[in-house]
Amino acid sequence: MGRSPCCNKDGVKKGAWSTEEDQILFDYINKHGHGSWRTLPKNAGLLRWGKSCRLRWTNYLRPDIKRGPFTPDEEATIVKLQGTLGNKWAAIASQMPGRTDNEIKNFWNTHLKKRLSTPLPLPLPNTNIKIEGDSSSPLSTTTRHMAQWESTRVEAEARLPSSRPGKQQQQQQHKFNQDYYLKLWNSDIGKSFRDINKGGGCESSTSQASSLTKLGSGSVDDDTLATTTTTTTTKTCSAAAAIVKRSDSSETNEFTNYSDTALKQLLDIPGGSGMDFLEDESDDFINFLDLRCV
DNA sequence: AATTGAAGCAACCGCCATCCG
DNA sequence: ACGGATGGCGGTTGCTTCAAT
Repeated sequence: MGRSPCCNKDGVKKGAWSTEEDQILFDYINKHGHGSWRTLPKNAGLLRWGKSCRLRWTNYLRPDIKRGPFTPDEEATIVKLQGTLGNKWAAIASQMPGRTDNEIKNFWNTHLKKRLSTPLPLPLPNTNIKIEGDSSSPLSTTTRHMAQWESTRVEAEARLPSSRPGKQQQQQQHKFNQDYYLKLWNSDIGKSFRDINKGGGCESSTSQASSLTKLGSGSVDDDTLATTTTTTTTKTCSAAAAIVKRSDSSETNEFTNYSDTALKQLLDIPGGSGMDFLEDESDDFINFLDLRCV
């Protein structure tokens, strides 16, 4: 999948990553963290640009990436956020733990954009938000307000201080305190909107994420995995993806016929915040690949 | 069985914002 | 305050896979 190696300009390799390269990168970050992406390839012994390493890590190797087809809930979230934020894939991805901006962007370009241009109904479980472009059901004033507040919420959460150390963190905290969106979001009006959301109408993907069960890579039910064989040869097909594939959720809601909890457990590769998954340095890469690839 | 075109997606490119000396 | 270095992001490319013919 992806591009094949095309050149070795300046001794730097391009194109698809080999398993060996993946392992080197994975092991290195596992031991040292990524540090400076610029110096990482040299330190790790990779003939790649730092940028390429960062991309590979964030889009594929990161253990907290959730693989497999997008669920109807996720589709709805993407459509909703794209409607309020536009093509801000990073901001959208920040609201969907386990999904990368690249993955969401691809999914939008190849599935949702196409589908939105057709009269086919979108699966919209757990949301009352109408979709822009649906001429038969124009956005109500209330809905538009909700969309505006959803946008505010996303902007505010995107500005939350990261885990950067020391002075940087203080500066971030300063910006954070002065932030317009956060002020708005933390106001009484914002609180009212949050309360409305809690009521069930417009599900926040953040709360959705926090409810997901965290599993170690070795805790996936072997029996379940054994029953999910598939003929697919793509290396990104996890056992979970195999289950989902059988019901092709992109066109139907059959996905919901499966146990939601079981699916979430299967789809959710451990991660949490930051690099806490690295604390457990068990057979890391091999287990990781075993889980991820068929 | 062979061919062809569409779909899917990993990876690259270039611009912009932020950091840091 | 300035400028180079670095990281992040969105758009695009092109290879692989798969379904249709």
